[in-house]
Amino acid sequence: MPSPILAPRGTYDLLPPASTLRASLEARMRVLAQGYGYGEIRTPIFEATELFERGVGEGTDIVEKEMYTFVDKGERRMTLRPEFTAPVVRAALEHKLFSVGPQRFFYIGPIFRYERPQKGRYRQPHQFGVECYGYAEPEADVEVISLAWQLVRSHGISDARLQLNSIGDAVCRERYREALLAYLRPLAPTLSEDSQRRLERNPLRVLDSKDPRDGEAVKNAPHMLEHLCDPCAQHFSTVRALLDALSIPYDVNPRIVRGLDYYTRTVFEIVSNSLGAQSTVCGGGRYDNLVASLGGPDVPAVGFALGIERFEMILSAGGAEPAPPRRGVQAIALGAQARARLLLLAQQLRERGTTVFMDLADRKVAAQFKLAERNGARAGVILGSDELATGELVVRDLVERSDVRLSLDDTEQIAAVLERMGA
RNA sequence: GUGAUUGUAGCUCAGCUGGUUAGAGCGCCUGACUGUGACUCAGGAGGUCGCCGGUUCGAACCCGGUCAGUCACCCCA
Repeated sequence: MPSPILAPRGTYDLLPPASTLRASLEARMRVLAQGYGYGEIRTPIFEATELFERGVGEGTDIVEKEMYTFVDKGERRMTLRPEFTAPVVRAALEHKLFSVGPQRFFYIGPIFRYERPQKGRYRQPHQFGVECYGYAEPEADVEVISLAWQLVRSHGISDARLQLNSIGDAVCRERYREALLAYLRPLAPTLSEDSQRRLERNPLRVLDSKDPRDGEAVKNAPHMLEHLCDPCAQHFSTVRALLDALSIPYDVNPRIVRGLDYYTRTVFEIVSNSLGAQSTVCGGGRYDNLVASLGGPDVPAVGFALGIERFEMILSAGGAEPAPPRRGVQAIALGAQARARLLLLAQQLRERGTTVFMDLADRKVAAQFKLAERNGARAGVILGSDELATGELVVRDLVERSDVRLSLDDTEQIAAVLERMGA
């Protein structure tokens, strides 16, 4: 007895009608990004492992324990992409796009991370994100943030907040790190085990610890914002002023740090309460050193990544989606002869863009009406021996429950009547 | 990687302190109704109780392992 094969752990099948909702969400994301002048980029789902080691950072959890890595038949180390930014930079460098000026890209697709699944966390999640290259100006930060915020707003999501912070550049962050360490080291014995471990590796992480034992130490810790160098502080205050000018509400949250090594200056998250332990639906920020660290020119960049599954979770938490409108026509044939004739009509209607559902088994009318219900059809066209004899066909409005008889050969009129019904 | 919890029909779930033929509701199929879908009635199909092993005269139920779901930690979208 062979055991049944299931979808791999942490993955899932997207079936109708959920797949339809997903497709239309993605379509709205495309329209939005294009409206900001961003062009879609599609990169391979696997890349040289080294790209992520260098791009994301060797010390990060992603690289240390979450990558799906394999050796291909040519002995190359390959990794299923755990994020999009490094591949996008790689592609832009490979095609020398940075030598022709600023670049704006958006992407939609799956990423892969080997993690234990839980609410809002999968091994093959999907992300929508944008990347803006070539502008160090704070306007670029705000452009990217407002794009993300518009996506949230346009879906009527009220339970979402924008959190903003600056983690400085290489210079002032290092200074802050020293100050933070000087403050935390004496308190080390009072910290949670996790935070004691974080202390030397990445002390900024202690700040967003969830362990109540760290609360006291974190509360009085020095803030990054007080240690920003002048250019970074200036950048941050301009970002804030521009957000205010655009009426985009935000909270400054000095505790948000991002998980990837490449961030500089502005970092932000959009959070929601309907995501369980994962509160972040969208995370992003500036990464001015990434392009250079991957061997490219000195190109500043800002971007974000948004979790599509998490976004859908927020949408469904906001209330049940309205039932989709009834659409299309159920072609109901009684007998093989009628079915053959209806096939022709179905084809003609489909050529005009009408959705036509058709049962192909020899079922009774009643059963075929049930199928029409299940398909959400707006109208039915019925053809049996009577109609074949008289050359007429019954067009039924499935909502009004009213019938009209029309000439079977007058496709124009049939189409017109169906259109009037909204089919 | 760690911990908790769950796994019986397509779906939601019953199944007494282990006892022999595993149930319900909904859904599905057929018929009552040569050809009109939300009702009614009568039938029917569908399960090796996640999988493997152990204990026992006997296991859906107890024990071990394993796979998967869910939730949390770590971390992140």
